[in-house]
Formats: sequence, C-alpha cells, structure tokens
Amino acid sequence: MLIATWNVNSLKVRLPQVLSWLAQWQPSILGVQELKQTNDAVDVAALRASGYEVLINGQKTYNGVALIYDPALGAPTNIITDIPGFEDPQRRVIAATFGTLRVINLYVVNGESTTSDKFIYKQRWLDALTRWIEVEQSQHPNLVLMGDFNIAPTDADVHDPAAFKGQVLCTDIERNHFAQWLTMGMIDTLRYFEPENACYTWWDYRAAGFRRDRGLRIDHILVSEALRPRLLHAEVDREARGWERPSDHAPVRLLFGAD
DNA sequence: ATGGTCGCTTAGCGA
Repeated sequence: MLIATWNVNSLKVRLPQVLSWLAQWQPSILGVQELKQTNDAVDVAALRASGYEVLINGQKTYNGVALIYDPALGAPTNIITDIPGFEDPQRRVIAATFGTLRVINLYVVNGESTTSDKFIYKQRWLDALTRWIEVEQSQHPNLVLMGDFNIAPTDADVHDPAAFKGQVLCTDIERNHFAQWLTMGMIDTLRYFEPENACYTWWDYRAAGFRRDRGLRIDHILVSEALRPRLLHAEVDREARGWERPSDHAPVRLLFGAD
C-alpha cells in the first residue's frame, strides 16, 4: 500500500502533474495541500476519470486540503474538516478512516516570522493539534498523520542551520511539538528509513533553491507504533520537484505492507 | 549581489 503527501501550491495549476503522478505511482491515498481552490472549483471529474475519488476541504486563494483515494478502499468514514473544538476559518485539515486506517492530512500554519501575529496563530494551532493527536491515537491504533507541517524537526533537516537558527520553521517551540509527537509514539517515517542523509522536501522558488539544493524537510508522514511492523520504505520524490513549472514542494511517499 | 519567484488577484499578500 502506497500513501503520499504533496503540497501542490495551487491544484488548478498543478492538476495535470497530479494526474500524471497518480498514473505513475498508483497510490492508495494521496494527501494534497494548498489547493487554493473552493470545493466547487476542484475538477473532480478529471480525478474520477483517472480512477480516483476525493474528499475536499477547499478555500479560495489560500490553504485548502484534500484526500485523493482509490475507491477500492471502500467508502471513507468519520470525515473531519477541523480540529475538534478549535475555531479556524482557514481550511487546513481533512481526516478520514479507510478500513482500519485513520488518515489525517494537514496544512500546518506557516507562521511567517517569529515576531508575526501569524506565529501566535501557529502556536495556538499546534497546541490544538497536539491535543487532538492524543485523542485520535486513543481512538485509532493505525494512525497516519501527514502533510505540510511547516516544521523542520532538527538541524539535519535544514541546508543552512546557522542561517535558520531560531527562525520560523526551526524554533524550539515548533520543534518541541514535533518531538512531543514522537514521544507520544508516532514514527517519523522518512527518518526511519533515512537516519543520516538530508532529505529535503521544500526548496524556495527564489535564488535557484532547488538547483543548489538549498532545502528544508518540512513535509512529513508520521505513523503510529502499531504500523511499524508494516513499514517498507519512505522517500522524497525529487524528480517531481524538477518537472516543468513545479510546486515548490516534492511529494513524500510511504510504502507499507498489508495487515 | 542581504535580493531573488511563484500563485492569486490585479498592487500587494502569502509562502
């Protein structure tokens, strides 16, 4: 079973690439972020023609997330489009249960800078998320948590740690949340299979970031401990980042075995 | 070189 996450930076612009990627990799589930589209604007027919169904939590201009899935998984249940109890006009969450698998797809707040009001919002958002993960873990042994987290968990996930020291995406406040999820028993699957090497998932459009490999690892797939025996492989799809008119993020893939 | 590029909406914002 293949699961993947991809911040597409406009599903309108990137739909042809998403369709091509689906045909190439045939994932069971693809979580996408930054649709920048309302639910009505998403070309569901094109996805269906490619053999996929989709759950959308869209928003005009900003944010928006979706779960694109193989209908052979059956009808998803317990669909959630908000962190329960957390008021948020921004569309950043889509979660659903597929059989025995609980999947949460997130577009975490960027935060802009540590002195921005958006960073306060990010902290409130992460506080609510951490509380919610505890609840989801208690209800769903087989939990997958994926998306654009806008957190580089350690200095090994940053091309220039000195330049990013204390900056947004790299603060102790953000990293402590990520560390807390690991303490709670979630597994950082990319690091599980790639303990040493850098494996960036995002490169700034500016300053030829990708060509110079000046990246950050901010897109993640975390799974609960119960799924550890089934883990087979995780990797970053750098090829898609090198396509014509790419998203600034690469897809991240996780392969795992059947029950 | 202390900037740079995208996407959205149409001058400026968000990333």
